[in-house]
Amino acid sequence: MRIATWNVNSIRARVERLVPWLAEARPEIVLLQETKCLDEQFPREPIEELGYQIAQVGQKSYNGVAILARDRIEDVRVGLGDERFERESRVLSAQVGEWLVASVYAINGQAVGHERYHDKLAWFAALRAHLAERFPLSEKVVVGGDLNVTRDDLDVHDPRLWHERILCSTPEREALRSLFELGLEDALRRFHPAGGVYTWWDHYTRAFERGNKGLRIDYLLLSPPALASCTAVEVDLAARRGLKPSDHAPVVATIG
DNA sequence: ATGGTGGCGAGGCCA
Repeated sequence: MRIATWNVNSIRARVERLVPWLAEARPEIVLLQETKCLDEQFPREPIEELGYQIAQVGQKSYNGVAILARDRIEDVRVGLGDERFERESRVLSAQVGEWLVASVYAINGQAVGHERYHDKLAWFAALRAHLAERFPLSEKVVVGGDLNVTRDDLDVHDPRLWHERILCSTPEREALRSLFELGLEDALRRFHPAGGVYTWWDHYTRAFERGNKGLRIDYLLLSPPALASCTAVEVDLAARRGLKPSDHAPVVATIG
C-alpha cells in the first residue's frame, strides 16, 4: 500500500490536480495540508467518487488539514489538545485499519525572531507532547505533513542563501529533531540519505521553474513497525509541473 | 533581476 502527504495550498484551487492524481497514484491513505476552506466548502464529491472516505477540519482562508482513506477512518481527533493552538486547524489524527495517522501543518513562523517564530517553537513542543501521548511506537504510526522546517543543509538547494533563515534556523531544526527523538523516523531521508530531494519550491521566486531551487520541508515520520515494512519513499515531481500546481509536491511511501 | 507569484476574498494577510 501507499501513504502520501501533500500540502495542496487550497483544496478548492487544487481539486483539478488532486483528483487526477488520486486516480493515477491510488494511495490508500492521503494526508493533506492547507485545505484553506470551511467544512461546507470542501469538495467532497469528486474525492468520494474515487472511493475515499474523508476526515477534515478547516477554517476560512488559512490552514486546514484532511485525511483521505480507502478504508474506514475512525477515532478522529482534531488538534493537539493544547488550548493555545486550537484556533488554527493544523492537526488531525485518526485510525485507519491498523494505522495510526496524523496530518500536520506546522506554523510557518514568518521570520527568525518574529512573534510567530516563537509561536512555532512552542507549537512544536506541543506537537511532541501530543505525539508522545497519542501515538504508541509499538503501533504502525505515520505522521505526515508540512513541518515548515528543513532537517539540515541536505534539504536546502542553497545553504548559504538560507543560512539561519526561517525554515532553516538551528532552533527550528532542534524542534524537528525532538520529534525524531520520540522514535519516529524521517522516512524520506532514510531512503535518500544524500538529500537533495526537495518538496517545496517558492512560487514567488519561481524556484521550481528556475531549476529545482527547493527545500525539503514535508515529512513522513514512521514508527519502527511502519518503517520495517516501508520499501520506498519518493517525491512526485510530476505533480509540481504543469498547470496550476501547488507550491509543494506530494511525498509517497510504499509500505508493506 | 533587492524583483518577482499564488490563494483568499474583496483590501490586506499569509506563505
